[in-house]
Amino acid sequence: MIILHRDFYNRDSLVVAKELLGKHLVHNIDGVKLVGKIVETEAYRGTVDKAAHSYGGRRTPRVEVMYGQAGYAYVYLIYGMYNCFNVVTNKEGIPHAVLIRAIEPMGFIDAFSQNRYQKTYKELSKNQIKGLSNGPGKLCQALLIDRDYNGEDLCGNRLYISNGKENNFEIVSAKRVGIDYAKEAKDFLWRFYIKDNAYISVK
DNA sequence: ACCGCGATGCCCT
DNA sequence: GGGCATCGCGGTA
Repeated sequence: MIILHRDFYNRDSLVVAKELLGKHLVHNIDGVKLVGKIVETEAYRGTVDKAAHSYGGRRTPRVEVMYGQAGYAYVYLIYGMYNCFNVVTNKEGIPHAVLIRAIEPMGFIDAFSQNRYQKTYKELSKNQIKGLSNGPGKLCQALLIDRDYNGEDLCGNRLYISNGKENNFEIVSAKRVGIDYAKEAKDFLWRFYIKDNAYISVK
């Protein structure tokens, strides 16, 4: 198991978003490792991207971490109740990020289940299993990621991403989700997912 | 299957 | 004060 190093993140978010597919997102809570395979991502490309929080060079306390070094977490609250987890990419000063939109549970699936539904995995309905981590807010709930992790170094040992096992999957490119306000940028195919995976948020 | 809507709090080109 | 990189529910079909 190899933890991704800073050079991996220090590239354009379009490249990183595609290469993150199949990798393992790990939250290490005092030795208990919650693990999910990354199956869906979105690239946000900074000052020129009308859908990005950093569009037009917007630089507020919330988005500040995106202007720093690559390989840190950008976590923000959406709709007053959900968190979204992003990876900061590209060089310092270039505020790119990749939103992790869906993961497939890999380790401690009962913890996923408890965190999402306060039930054991065995007690879940089919729909609940499907809903464990197939969305950006859901996966943060499942992995216990909240805004306390904003600015967390992903090259550390609490929250990190490691190489997956398989690379023989087909990648689908699609429009990003929930950005209708972004004019022409809403049609860019900057969302990527593993074809036929059961945990994709939207097809 | 899709469609509408309310929840809820932080952010603020 | 308006809007949001979302989710779950209840309605109609």
